[in-house]
Amino acid sequence: MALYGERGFDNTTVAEIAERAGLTERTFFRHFADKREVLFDGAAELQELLVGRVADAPGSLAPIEAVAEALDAAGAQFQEHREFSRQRQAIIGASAELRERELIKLASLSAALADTLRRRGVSEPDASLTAEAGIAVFRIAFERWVDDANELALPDLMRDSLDHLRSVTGGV
Amino acid sequence: MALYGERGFDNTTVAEIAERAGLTERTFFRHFADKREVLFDGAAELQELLVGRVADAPGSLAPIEAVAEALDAAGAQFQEHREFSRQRQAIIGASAELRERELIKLASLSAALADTLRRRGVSEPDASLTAEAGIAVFRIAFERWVDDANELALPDLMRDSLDHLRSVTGGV
DNA sequence: GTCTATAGTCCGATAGAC
DNA sequence: GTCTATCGGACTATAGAC
Repeated sequence: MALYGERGFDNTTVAEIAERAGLTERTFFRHFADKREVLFDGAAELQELLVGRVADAPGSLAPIEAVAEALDAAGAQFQEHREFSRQRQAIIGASAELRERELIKLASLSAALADTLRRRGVSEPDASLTAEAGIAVFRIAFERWVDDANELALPDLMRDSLDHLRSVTGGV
Repeated sequence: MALYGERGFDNTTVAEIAERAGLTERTFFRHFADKREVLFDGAAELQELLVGRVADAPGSLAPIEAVAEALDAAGAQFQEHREFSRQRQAIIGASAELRERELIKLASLSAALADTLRRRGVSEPDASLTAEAGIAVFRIAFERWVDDANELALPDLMRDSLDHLRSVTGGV
């Protein structure tokens, strides 16, 4: 992250990363499938957290409420590492390749959520749509959280964004 | 598309594509930024269609209704090229790299829609959330359309998916 | 069109941890 | 004795500079 931050993603070579880490280029590629992947190490943990929360939510909760609860927990996690998140997001935002990688991580998250919802008995297309809605809320709230001058906490922004989504899609 | 379909995206070299097209490798890269881009040539037209429809929709329509109207028009376009869409989607689905590229095209579409909505006077975060909701509906409907054994028309699937999104997010 | 840097793969060898 | 991490060299393809 230091190197990507200093000189930009494109202008950093894997050889340089390996050198600073005291490894060889080949070892880097043993750990990370490609040059981008090193920035998305935490993705699995986030997915576990979200999926676990949705799976463990009381059966009485509506699917979107279970997802909202999970987003709240994830928001609280991120909230503790605001400066780190900002730096990381600045690096990702500056590179089209990195934005692509981020999107596919979020898509995989959405697929995992949809799967969990189906296990809770939600049928298609509702499971996928609920998951996509949840990820959209996550994305927008996260954007507001890192971009903004405002100092609202991420969990609050998650709840607010979901409320706005409800309002713009219009009622049942 | 023929080569990617025959041997897969990874096993096709740009040299082979250029040869079959009667060009040199360098000429390929003059037209397409990278090996993936050649499959996303129509993205700009789709974006124009959607943005144009939303911009021209009667001011009386709610934002989500303007988007729904645009999705309907886009659905009708695709409906005429179902077999082509199926083949293309099979190729994209088989490659992680191509899925990444598809996602960033959809994200750019979402950003363009949000921008158009803001010009209609919709404020944030509503503009972005409405756009994201529209793209989610598009994605899910498209998936159902190409995957399914069912022979529903894409515009119908678009409307149905939006109805389901409304129902899962719950009313205002 | 030519030239070149860099990403990423394949083969194999070595060495420490448990 | 198996597992896993490191390293080396040679190689191909993508993609950028000019």
